[in-house]
Amino acid sequence: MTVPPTIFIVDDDSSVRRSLVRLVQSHGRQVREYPSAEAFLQQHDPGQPGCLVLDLSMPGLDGLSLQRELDAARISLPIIFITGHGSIPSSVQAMKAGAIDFLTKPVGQDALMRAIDAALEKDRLARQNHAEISGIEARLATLTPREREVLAYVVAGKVNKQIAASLGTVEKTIKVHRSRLMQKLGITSVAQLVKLAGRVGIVGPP
Amino acid sequence: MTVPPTIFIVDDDSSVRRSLVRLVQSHGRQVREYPSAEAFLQQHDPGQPGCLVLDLSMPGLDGLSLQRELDAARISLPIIFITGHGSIPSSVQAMKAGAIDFLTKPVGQDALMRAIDAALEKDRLARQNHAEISGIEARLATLTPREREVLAYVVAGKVNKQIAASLGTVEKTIKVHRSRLMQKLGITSVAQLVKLAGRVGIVGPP
DNA sequence: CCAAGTATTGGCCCTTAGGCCAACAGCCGG
DNA sequence: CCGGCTGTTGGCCTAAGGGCCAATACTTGG
Repeated sequence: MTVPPTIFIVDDDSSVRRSLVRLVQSHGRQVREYPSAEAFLQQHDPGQPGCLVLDLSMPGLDGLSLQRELDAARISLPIIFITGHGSIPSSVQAMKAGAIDFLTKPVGQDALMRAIDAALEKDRLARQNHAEISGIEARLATLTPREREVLAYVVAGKVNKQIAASLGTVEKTIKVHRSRLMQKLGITSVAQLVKLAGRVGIVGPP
Repeated sequence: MTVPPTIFIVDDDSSVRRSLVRLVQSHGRQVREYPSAEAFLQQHDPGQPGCLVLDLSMPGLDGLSLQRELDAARISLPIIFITGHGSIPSSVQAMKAGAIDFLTKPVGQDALMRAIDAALEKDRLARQNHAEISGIEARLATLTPREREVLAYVVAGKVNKQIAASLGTVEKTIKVHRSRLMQKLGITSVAQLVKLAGRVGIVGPP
């Protein structure tokens, strides 16, 4: 990968933080540490790949609340929870909300590193997927409204004549829109168009 | 729905079972009860829609083991765990393995019914999806090997001439295979073909 | 051994898709 | 008010898709 992922460690107990930082660093991972959820939120750059190792109970914003905040902000950083006095309901809530793991102190080194590896892999895939979607959407954004309409009908499997009738125009016009949109999207076949549209959820009218 | 879903309750404690059965029945749901994981496995019909309310700790096969068994048998019945003395690690393991919820006794009636509703909805969607896939695969099974090859190339966006070259034959032959496979699949456009192939994971050679 | 299914090919003809050039109308920001 | 973008349409021509009929060849199960 071009940018090495970073493990973000958020814990209010500085001795726990230090120990976690050392452990993770000893495995050759990039690390950043924060004494509170608020500090993390303030300094975090969503563009940075990595994962979050998060203490469940902290003064101020606690772990589950930070998870909610990140979710609301559509930041999908994978989260590994760590807790000394967690409860089953809180662990279930965390897992339902998509946490990678929920570990209890004392945290086993192997278990934590396995969870981190899984989290980083998930983040990598999510970013790869997101980059792909963004690229497609960027190209879609260059289409005119009419071209997008035609695109939807093509994806729905309509032939030019039918599309023309549905849009109240003639076949020749559809051909031109169709040709332009294919060129703008950089593709040459209907098959590619359908796959591309499927990636961003365009299905089109029946 | 044509077949009403059934709540399968598995718990070794008969008084807990009775109480769960009454609760669920009072909400108008179909119920079946089993005193052990083994009894459930033996009597369960995978075709039956519904969800599982499962006690975590039971003599013999315990809840997590049954979850593994069902997973190995590719039975994707949504599971709601119930426990009196569960641990955080067991709840995390259950959730990681796809459980809908993990409730601790005493189980709140509202919480359980909400979990059941979510589980039934998940099962409904899974069965709907599975039925769709099965239908497509049944139609794909009627294709000859050659027709499947051609299908892959068409989905990849190749034109007849290219496909003919790749398969060492002539364009006319490809046209015939192509026409026949479209007819067998009951579709009329490449767009439909690509969507259908995408549903069952056919991508084809580049 | 024969019939059926599969794979292949040819010819003929029609429909669709798509490229190239040209033209016209409406709308908008500079 | 004008240039540029968008949407529209026409003519002309080539490429690609697809239907219909016919024929050949190979394999395989009964």
